[in-house]
Amino acid sequence: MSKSQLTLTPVETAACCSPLLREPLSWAQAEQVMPLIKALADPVRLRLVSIVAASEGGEACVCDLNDAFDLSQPTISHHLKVLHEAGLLDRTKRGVWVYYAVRREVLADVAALLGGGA
Amino acid sequence: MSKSQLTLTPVETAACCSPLLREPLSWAQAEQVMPLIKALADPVRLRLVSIVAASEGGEACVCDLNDAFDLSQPTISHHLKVLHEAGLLDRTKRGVWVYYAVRREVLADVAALLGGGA
DNA sequence: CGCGTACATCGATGAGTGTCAATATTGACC
DNA sequence: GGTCAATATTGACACTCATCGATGTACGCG
Repeated sequence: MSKSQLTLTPVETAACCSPLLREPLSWAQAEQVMPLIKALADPVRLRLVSIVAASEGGEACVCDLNDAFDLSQPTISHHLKVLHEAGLLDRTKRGVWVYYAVRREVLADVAALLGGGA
Repeated sequence: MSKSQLTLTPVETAACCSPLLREPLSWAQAEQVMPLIKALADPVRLRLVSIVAASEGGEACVCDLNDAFDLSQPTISHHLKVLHEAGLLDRTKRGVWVYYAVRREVLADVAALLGGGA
């Protein structure tokens, strides 16, 4: 239940310019992107995404991420869960370690929706 | 005090590809964009931006915006204030009416930070 | 001046959420 | 099996925030 709830890709991204700027967003459309934008609307989570994306191989294990913040381990774990459930982060378990990777397509979709072409 | 607190334009947007995806965002950088992303992290506000942008002349008066939602007038006024103070909406008073317009450059900056090139 | 309309501000309230300490789960290793 | 390290989950608390009704301000008009 964490595959992808991104149904905005087919229509929105296909539109030539800027979806959000050309025609009024419906309530349903707005509700659909909210999990993504809300997930990014936190300094810790935004940095988590950035750190993970900029890591070697595009993935990072939780242990490394914990060290990057002055926050407790459960807090980081919670933020990663939010990002994962929003569909922004992929989760892979290797041995005792868990690696997260950024779904760049999803992030690109959000960006396209906001600023699109213009 | 509502000109532009967007100092991420000079450096970030100038970078070739995707700012957030190439190198780890600093805490200061993350804190700087947060007002913008947080402002967009609400279905009502996201739709407000969209409706305003898609309106004739790129602006809309509050009276029109009020009719577009099943919310009280103070609530809409509050959301518009948030968007305005975040720097996303311009505010112009003409007679008794107040018109809001989207600062597309600001929105484009946020989009560029997120999805950038890749 | 007085009245009505358009919009903003204030105060209160209920829902949501970021954070932590404590505890549970999972896997590696001896 | 027992123990330790890496993550996740739980429960609680403080704080933020979306929303409303009531009230305030500003402007146009007769």
